[in-house]
Amino acid sequence: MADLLERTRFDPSEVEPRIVERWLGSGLFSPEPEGDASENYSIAIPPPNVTGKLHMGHALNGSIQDTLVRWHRMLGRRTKWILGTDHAGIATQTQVEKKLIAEGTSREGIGREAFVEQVWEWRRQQGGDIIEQYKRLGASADYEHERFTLDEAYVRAVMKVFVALYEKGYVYRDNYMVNWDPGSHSAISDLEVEDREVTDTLFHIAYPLEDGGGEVVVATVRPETMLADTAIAVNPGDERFTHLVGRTAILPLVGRRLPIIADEYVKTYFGTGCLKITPGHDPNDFEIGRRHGLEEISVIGEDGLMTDAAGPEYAGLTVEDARDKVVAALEAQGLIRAREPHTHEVPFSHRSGRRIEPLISLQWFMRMDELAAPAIEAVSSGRVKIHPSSQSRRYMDWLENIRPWCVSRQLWWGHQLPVWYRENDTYVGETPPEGEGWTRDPDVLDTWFSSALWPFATLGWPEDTPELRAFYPTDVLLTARDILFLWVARMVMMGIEFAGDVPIEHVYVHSVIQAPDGRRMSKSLGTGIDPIALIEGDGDTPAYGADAVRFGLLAMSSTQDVRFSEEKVAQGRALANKLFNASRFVLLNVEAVDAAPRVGGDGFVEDRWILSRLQRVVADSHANIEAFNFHKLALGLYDFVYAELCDWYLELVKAREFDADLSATMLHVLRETLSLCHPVIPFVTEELWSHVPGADGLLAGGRLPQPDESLIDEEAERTVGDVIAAVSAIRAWRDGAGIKPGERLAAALPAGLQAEAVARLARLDLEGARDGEPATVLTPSGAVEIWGGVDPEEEARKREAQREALEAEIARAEGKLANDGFVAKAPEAVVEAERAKLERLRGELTAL
RNA sequence: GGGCGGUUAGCUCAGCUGGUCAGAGCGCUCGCCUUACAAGCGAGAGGUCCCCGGUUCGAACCCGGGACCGCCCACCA
Repeated sequence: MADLLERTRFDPSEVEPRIVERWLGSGLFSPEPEGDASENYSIAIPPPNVTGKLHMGHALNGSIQDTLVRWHRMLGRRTKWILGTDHAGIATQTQVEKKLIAEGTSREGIGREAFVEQVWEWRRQQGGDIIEQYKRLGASADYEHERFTLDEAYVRAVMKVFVALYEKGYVYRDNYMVNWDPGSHSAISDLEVEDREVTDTLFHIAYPLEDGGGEVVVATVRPETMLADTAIAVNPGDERFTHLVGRTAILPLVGRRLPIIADEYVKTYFGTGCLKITPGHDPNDFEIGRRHGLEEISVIGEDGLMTDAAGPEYAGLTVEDARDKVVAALEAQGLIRAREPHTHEVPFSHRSGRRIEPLISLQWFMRMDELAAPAIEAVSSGRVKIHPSSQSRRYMDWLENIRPWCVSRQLWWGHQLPVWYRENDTYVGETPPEGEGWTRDPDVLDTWFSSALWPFATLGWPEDTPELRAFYPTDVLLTARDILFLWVARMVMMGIEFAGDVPIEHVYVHSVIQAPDGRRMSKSLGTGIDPIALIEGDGDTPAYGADAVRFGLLAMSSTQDVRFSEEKVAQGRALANKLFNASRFVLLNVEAVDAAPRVGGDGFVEDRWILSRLQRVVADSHANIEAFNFHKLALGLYDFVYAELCDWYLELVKAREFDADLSATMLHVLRETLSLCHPVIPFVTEELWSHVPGADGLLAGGRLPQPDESLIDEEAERTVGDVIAAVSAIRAWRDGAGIKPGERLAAALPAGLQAEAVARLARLDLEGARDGEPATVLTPSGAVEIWGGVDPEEEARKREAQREALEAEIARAEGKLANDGFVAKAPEAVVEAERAKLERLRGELTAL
């Protein structure tokens, strides 16, 4: 206790690391796999990238999850927060490649086997960082059973799923136009593509007709792809061009004969109305090409350079150089008819930042429609509930328009496809094929393929483990919008198909924290704010502590995106400090009693009041957790601690002797408050808990107060409410009158007010000499008269102003009540409240 | 081109099923070291609740239209 006397501030950097150690040593976060999922509580973390660092998105996501996890653990449920990391194919491979390039070598230079070993080494070095950062945040996850999507057992699960899907005919190989990322040398999915606005030059190029009867002018922003043109298309209803359909144009520079075809896709109002068709390098042209049986020519290779098919003039050039050269050549022949700037959305790789190159390539696909149907049903039937519900429509829309998923990636880091080829044979199996001459497909699976198995593969599937029985399906998934399709929808599909049940009961979609200026928080923009720097302090940033960061993020959180506000974090720090000092006050003054607080009519009214108010915040908190209202939860606790516990209760109580009765109440309120706040601000509450007499063990393993309506005391709330109103009114009057706060003034209080309490908090002397004219201060309980330090003229002026204000309000209320429509149609209670208000105002006017 | 969300105090945001809902934190002003906390305490100023119509006894909240700002989806050369 001695140390508490001297610590007037809560110092998170001293306390928090110490508390983390105690938690980790307790085993509380690693429950035994007993019972079933309906009685237990589990959350699977959205696995962060293994080599990543904790960013603000993780911090918010983690703070919410930990609040829920701690809450349910303190409800007494066996609670597991499944923790682990994702191998994150492209992202991780890119990092290691950068490192190799910095070392003067490359992945091709060292070969696949050595490269993969390098990535594992990288993971060994960096892989622990983010986990340590989660610990620093206070995340009460199951660190003893950390999983990784490339763990041996996890790989087996992935292989089993792939093979099963292949055997069902859902997984197949096909030639298709894919989003080729020249940066990562891999196909990436539509979902990994982001559109950026780009201003290109739209070239109008003349293609002569073969019969010499003129020319066709087409518009394109990518003249270099003309080398792969195999047709020209016009809209069949476009009368300007119907005479051309069926004729033939000659492709400049190449000389290829291009049939002129009609296709509905062509817009008459765009460009020249004539579209060059390049099935090899444009997704739309690819579709048109398939419809019309056109040849598919590839002049751009996977390395982003022009291929031999582009002709000797161009082979080997970059796309940009080829463009310049093509334009120059066309210009020389006088075939450029116009150039105009054209601003449009162009796909870029989310990962490498390079412009996507649509290419035709042989890839593995997964048909999704069969699995989508039950995933749709899961949400429409309510077995999976998405919050807020508006997000479920987006989920539905996506699933209802689902397209095949290209699951192969041309990477080395990931789950290599369990596919082997020998001449024309293909073998797909969990183990390599028998016999000689088989070569394994070098591609790996899209990272999201393995992520989709996360909730059950982490629990030991396909084995029937106690962990699966105890913790699958999980209760809640916390995520930002961006991976609703990428991850959540696929997880629901896979869960239903392979684990026999939906993987999650509730999906809560939370906000994205933007930079303070409203831009995206991102490292590349330089707008990122490091949560760990906020916790531990860094340069200009004070060490706010993990409690403050958690509180701040919860208080900021919402279902819509919000700008980061350091003030909310500061508010969290203030709360932690306030709670620390309030607890010091209690702990340094009470007798160490172990009695229950006295409840009921004969106790002090402020004791009954605080117990009643405590019940309200307990009930509200439970409701806010149920409704995923995390900002209300955090701010509700703040209000209770500040406005009710500290500003009023502790101040009221200071006048009293700290006897056994008071000690019992204070300790009870302290214990309950610490417990209730613990899921949000676990560190300061755990630290204080260790000083509470009779509080055994860790608070993290303790129990939450439960709502109990019977402890609401309306009478005490009214009485203390009147005290608060009166004291506030008197303080305001004092301040306005320029009277020093410390100066005690003689006063007379109306009957029915808790005189001593009011006198104490408002610095009044009920026995003092009453000289001269008193000032009148209006309170809901009646007029308070105060003598001394009063300027009569000033007082008269104020009184007049008050009278006018009152009369105006009375007139308003009277007008309302005189309105027949209001009296007739408004609910009885509303009318009654208006009458009561009028009554009160008239009383106040009379008192004046 | 579709779809969704937003617009409330100087800043960041709460305001549920229309009636003490005009709020919080920060910032600002004034006054206080009132023996838990100066990272504190008390008081205060500050808002045509984006605009225009409508429904209603009553609208920040519901309906229609408009203006800005975001986000998502979509194949426009």
